[in-house]
Amino acid sequence: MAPKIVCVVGPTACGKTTLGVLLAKKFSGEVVSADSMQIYRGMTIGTAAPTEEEMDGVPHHMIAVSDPAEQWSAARYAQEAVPIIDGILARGKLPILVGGTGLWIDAAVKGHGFAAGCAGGAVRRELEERLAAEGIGPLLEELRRADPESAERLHPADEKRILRALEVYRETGKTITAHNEETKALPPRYGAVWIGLQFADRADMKALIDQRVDRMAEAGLLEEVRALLSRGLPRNATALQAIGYKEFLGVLEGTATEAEALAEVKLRSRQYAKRQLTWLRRNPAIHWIFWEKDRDFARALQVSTEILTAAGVS
RNA sequence: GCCCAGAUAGCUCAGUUGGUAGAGCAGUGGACUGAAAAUCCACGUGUCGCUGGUUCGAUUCCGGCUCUGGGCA
Repeated sequence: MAPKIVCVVGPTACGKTTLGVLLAKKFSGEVVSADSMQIYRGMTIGTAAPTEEEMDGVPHHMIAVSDPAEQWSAARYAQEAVPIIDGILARGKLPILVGGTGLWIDAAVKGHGFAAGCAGGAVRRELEERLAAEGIGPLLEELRRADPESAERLHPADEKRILRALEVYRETGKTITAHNEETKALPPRYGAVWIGLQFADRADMKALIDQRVDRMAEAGLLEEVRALLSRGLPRNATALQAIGYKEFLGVLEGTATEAEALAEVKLRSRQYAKRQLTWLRRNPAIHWIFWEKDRDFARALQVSTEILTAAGVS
């Protein structure tokens, strides 16, 4: 029987952080963040990472553990998070995964590993050069010969995944299709109880996102971006793909006003939330808690406590 | 008050030499197995400002009106 853990998921600004802490206190747990941007140091305002006060004495892992210049991936996340989760279990505590990066959570919870071999190395660089020189056509043809199923499945415009499929084949001699099939059949690493948070009415979500973005600006997001850059963060760093950061970068460079950036951040956050929901909706294991207008954490705690108890978490 | 230019999808606009219209953005849905706050896909009927006229037929041409810019007084 896979060890029991809890996953608190949902789109941005839906209260995952708060509920995670409440559950941790109630069930003697520790929070493991699954957030591709909170992983970086110096990005607390724009990623809405929990403050000491919000953590309320509950141990938090995988937040602000990396230099922003570093490149992370779902694979690396799983590699580092799994031992931490196992450590929490070994201490007799309940691991609570809290985060909005769906792929990262799945990477830790499900049994599937990513394909062996190097990712983003010499092979990838060569493929990228060919893409720039020849376009996607010949690469897609090459994939069709090696792994016809992937070539069929992938949209011709999805260059990122076409390259990855070719990379896996070149690195391992096995198709990504075969790898995925094998890995899907593996049992999950943990017996996760999924709690999902979302607003019943999307207009309420929008209002809260807008409000939160305004607060980020007031709290000094612009200064945070400036500080990141002054520490020599390269412009193409993954950290600068974060919503809020890439837009405020434009303010510093004079290509956008703060008002424009603010509007853009709100828009991107909304679109991001929608994508998160699309990802989560296909997970039938999630127990959804819907917010009516305001976020009622007392009720959410009660409902999720019932869910956890019924699932045998104690 | 006069002159000019606009008024077309939620927004910005294109277009129809007269046969009732289409892009981008937004929005909605979907995908996602080593960049995932990333990346990719699908979905477009709206009194063509109002009102007369010409016409077989007007959103398109003509007149009047309303509104919005700009200019002149």
